[in-house]
Order: sequence, then C-alpha cells, then structure tokens
Amino acid sequence: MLAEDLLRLLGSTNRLRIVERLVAGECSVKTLEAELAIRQPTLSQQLGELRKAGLVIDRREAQSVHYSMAPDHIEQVQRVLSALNSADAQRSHKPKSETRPVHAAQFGRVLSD
Amino acid sequence: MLAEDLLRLLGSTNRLRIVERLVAGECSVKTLEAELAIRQPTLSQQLGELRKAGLVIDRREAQSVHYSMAPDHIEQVQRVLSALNSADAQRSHKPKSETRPVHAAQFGRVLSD
DNA sequence: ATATTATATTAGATTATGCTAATTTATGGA
DNA sequence: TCCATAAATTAGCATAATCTAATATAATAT
Repeated sequence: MLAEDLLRLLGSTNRLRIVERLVAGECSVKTLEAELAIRQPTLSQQLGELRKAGLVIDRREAQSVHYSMAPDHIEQVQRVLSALNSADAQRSHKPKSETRPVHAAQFGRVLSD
Repeated sequence: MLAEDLLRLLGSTNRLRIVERLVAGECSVKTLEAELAIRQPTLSQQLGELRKAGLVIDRREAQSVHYSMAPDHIEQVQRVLSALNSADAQRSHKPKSETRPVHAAQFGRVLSD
C-alpha cells in the first residue's frame, strides 16, 4: 500500500473514526455500529475499503465478524495518528523490537506512557 | 485545521508531491510546474487548497509567487511524512525548542541526521 | 425447516474531486 | 502604452466518493 493510499484512507471522517477505534482494540461490526453511530451498510463498505487496502483484518466468530488492525500496519498507523498531535511530538516511537501481539489497546498505551 | 483535513489534503498524489517538495524548501509556482510536471491551473488550484487550509503560505516576488510550508504546520507535516516510512520509525523528532526559521530544507536535514 | 441476528452486497442518487481549456489578473520591461 | 510572463480564476466535464434503501448471504437457535 502506498503512503498516499494510507493518507487518503485516513482522510475521511468515518474511516478515521473506525481506525482510531480499531487501534484501541478488536471490535465487532455490531459494536462499531453502536459506538460510532454509523449505519450498517456504510460501516461494512468502509471496513471493506480498509480491508481491501490491507489495513485491517477480519475474523468471523459465530454470527459476528470482528475487525482489528492488520499487524503489518498497526505501527505505521499509530505513528501517523500520534504525529498529528503536536503534544505527542517529542515522544519517540519504540522500534519494532517489541514483537508481541499488538492487537489491543496499543495506541492508548503509547499515549499514556 | 482538523487532523482529518490534513490527512485528506495529503492523500492525493499531486498535493502530496507538492507538499513533499515544499517541505524541502520554498518554491515558485513556475518551478513547481517544471519540477513536478503539473499543469499550471491544476497546480494553482491545489496550491489554493493547501493555502486555504493554512498548510502553506505564499509570497509574491515580482511576477512570480513563491510558496512555502506554513511555519505553524511544518513540524506536524514532517512528523506525519516521516511516520509513513517505517525505516524512520525510531527517529524522534526534535521538540520545538529549535525555533529558528525552518522554511528551507528542513525535511531533508531531518532525514539525513 | 423457519426465524432471528449479523454482515455483506447491490443499486441508485447526490455530491465532491480533479482535471483541461480558456480567460483574466498582476507585474515588470521595452 | 503595449507586450511578455506568471499566476489565478472560471466553466465544464468526467470520474470518484459516500451515503441510503433494499436485498442477499451467513450463522445460529427454536
């Protein structure tokens, strides 16, 4: 995925909110729908865009489908998101030595370090 | 300017190329036109978008108009741009203690530190 | 099997975006 | 003044993006 594509994907309200939520941890479509107040088809379409770009992955569990950030991209996305806040400017991001699973609450932890 | 707006502005090929060039230093429209091979009206329109968002500033000098990154936003943009490259992940960006003019070649310098 | 819940897909309308061509405005020189 | 150069603006078009409503699919429970 090109840098430009990532920027474009994050440059729409709904997708940015979805990604911000997923960076905080895996979430079902149903929960996203409730938390973000985005209608189901819109949500499914935008999740589809993010999935097509490889930015998120999905996992079926019974009736529901759970989305989370793709491991390959979560760090990049975290860097970009925190780069947007100048308050966060002086914090360096840890290099990729920390290779444990980062599917949940990673962004929040970095912010509160 | 909202984070989303910055991401959207950077999420188009021409605007991203323009910003990448301006982060390297001030540039006239004419020079941008030649360097980026973007037609004059397109260039002027996209520069207008960037200017309207406060991301770039312009300065008239004789017949030509010179654009540069807005001081208020250059560091944020640099952070976002370098956040896109994982190779650059571990480099921290200097806090704003360094308050000298940063209108030229700032991004290149950071990359080659 | 049928119904229920969750998600995806399709179709369609509306709006936004990004380009080109043509024109206009601004500046400086002959 | 008249011309040349640089940049901005306008108009128009083609395409992309984004939403809603309706429908289809998937999984589960009764």
